[in-house]
Amino acid sequence: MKDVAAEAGVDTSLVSRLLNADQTLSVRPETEERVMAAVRRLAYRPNTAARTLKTARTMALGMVIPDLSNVIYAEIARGAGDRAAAAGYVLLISGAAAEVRTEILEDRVDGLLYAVATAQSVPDLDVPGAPPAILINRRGPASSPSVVVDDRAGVALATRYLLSLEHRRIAHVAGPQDVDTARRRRRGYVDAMTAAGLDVPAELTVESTFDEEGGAASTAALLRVTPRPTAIVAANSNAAVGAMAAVREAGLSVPQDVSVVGLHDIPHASYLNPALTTVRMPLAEMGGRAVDLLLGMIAGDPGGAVMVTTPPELIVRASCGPPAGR
Amino acid sequence: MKDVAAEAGVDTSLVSRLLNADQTLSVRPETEERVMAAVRRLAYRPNTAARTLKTARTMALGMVIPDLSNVIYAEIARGAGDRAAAAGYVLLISGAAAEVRTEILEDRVDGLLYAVATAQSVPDLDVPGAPPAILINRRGPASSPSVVVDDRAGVALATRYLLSLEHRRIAHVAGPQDVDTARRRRRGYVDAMTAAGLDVPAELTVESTFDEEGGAASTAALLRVTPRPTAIVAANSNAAVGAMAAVREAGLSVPQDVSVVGLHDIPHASYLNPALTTVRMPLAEMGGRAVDLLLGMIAGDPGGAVMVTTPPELIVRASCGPPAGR
DNA sequence: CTGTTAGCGCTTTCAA
DNA sequence: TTGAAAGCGCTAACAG
Repeated sequence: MKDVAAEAGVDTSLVSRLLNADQTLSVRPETEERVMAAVRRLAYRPNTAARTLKTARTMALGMVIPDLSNVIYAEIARGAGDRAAAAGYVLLISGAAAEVRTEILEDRVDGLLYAVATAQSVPDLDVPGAPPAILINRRGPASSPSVVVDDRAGVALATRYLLSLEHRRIAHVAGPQDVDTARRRRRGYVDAMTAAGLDVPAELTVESTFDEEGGAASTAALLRVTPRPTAIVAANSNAAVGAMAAVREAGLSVPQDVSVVGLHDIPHASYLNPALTTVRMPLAEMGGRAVDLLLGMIAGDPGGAVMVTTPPELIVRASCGPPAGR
Repeated sequence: MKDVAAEAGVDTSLVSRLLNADQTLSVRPETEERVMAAVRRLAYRPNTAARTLKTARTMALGMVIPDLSNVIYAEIARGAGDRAAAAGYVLLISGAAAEVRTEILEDRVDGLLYAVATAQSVPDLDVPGAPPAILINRRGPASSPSVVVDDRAGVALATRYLLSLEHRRIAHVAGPQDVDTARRRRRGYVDAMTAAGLDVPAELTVESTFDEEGGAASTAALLRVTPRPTAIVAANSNAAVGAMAAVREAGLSVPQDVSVVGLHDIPHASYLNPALTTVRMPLAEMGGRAVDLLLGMIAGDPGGAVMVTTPPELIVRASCGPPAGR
């Protein structure tokens, strides 16, 4: 910047105010032109570290995604990244779970988004000295800041669809019940069943992890129940993929013997065999809203627990049909 | 740091050298103890921006992944992140393709990893003033720094497996041929075919994108060729998923009518119907090697074009069988 | 064994 | 309309 100032024959402070579009400044147009020309000629780019040191703002937001291989985070990150960019921030993603790395991240961002879906320990938000942080797709203790989608409505929608197909023995491959997201999904299942006047026998809900392996294992267990369930609502689509595999493994077929629905419309869904019926959730929007909330907190707002209520959307494909014998 | 120094009754420079484990320093144990106690009591954490400003090193590495929804990048990033952490660096991932954001990233890292698999324009490496950068899973012009795996060997392995099953009319769903990775994969197919003394008719290779949709479209075209191919080697596993869908769409089945192999052992592979036979590539290792190379360049090394030669591994599942009529 | 000092590149208040 | 000056928090060369 010193070079630019010298080249333009002005003081560095003028260059700085020009570059930051300082409103309270009035410059002679020719001076401004001279400075801008120097900036271009020298290909000047401000030093982020110096700016950060001076202003105490990094203009970056961090997002922690322990499970980068789960594609739904790609969509959440896309929504978050776009919103951050619109506000002049960069979104920096860290794939690490390790608390150490999170601490290192903290020093480089003005705020933190935690996308931790599994039962992993919830990070301590509101650590003194650390930047504001919020949970994405998960709620924390009390009213700690968070943004979630309406999981309950999503799973209820899936379940109602199965009910409309005349299924009555509908099972639920539930997510880990120590995670609120999984609990809300389960509640959506129970809601829809009871609203239809049906019992919700305990043996038709099996808790599992959020992955294919968990979905397969719980489904295998479910298929041993008598009378056998005719349909399965999986807590997410990876588990649904596992569920379909388990149905085949048992010598049965989807959807003739067992129908399967998954939550989250993953890219593979329409290419599976059979194509997986899913419920699409507003994931990108959740990412965007999370950034809004975080930006508000950086500005001094208290935060809060947000739910994105954009209605889930049923994507009907081939993995569901009427129950056998109908 | 000033507070810590005051609390311990020493100078800040001593605190700094203690915290950075300065070897040339000898301290009285009791003094060190006093400083460390102060650090703990005040929960002191150094200011990254100030340190960066002073040392001109961020101790961060950036990784640009335009397509975060492609799970293979999760594995590459894991390998890169672990290696970076071992060297005392944080890996910061950006999901953005936009050049603007890349520029912003440049200011925050000591080096950049570009994981751009598709035909998107190759970023300018070696921009004056910008930190060193290398390409991952892709080669650039001339001998610009890059790290790739042995795609040619991977696809050749897949093709040889099909040959060992007695297939002769083996088709290739190729990736975009303006991407070197896709070209090398294609060469692997041609290698294996010619090594077996077979012709490689042009109509049995169809160029497509690296996703499910592309795989499905090219396979549909391939199935219209007469005589129809009995097996397909897909340039990656997402395309293979699309290929299997297209085979079914044509009223045929995998592997009875058409066998399918995919490159990259994605998590879904073993849960597909049928389970997808794949070739596992050393992706995490590629990420790690990329970090090694980049770290070397940061230290002043010239860089170079690296290929990870760890042998690809065939994962046999259910999507391949002998050709019909055998 | 420990302290002094200068300065990294920028922003911002105040003065001219 | 522009410049001077202080200082953000740290490191490193040098002095004591």
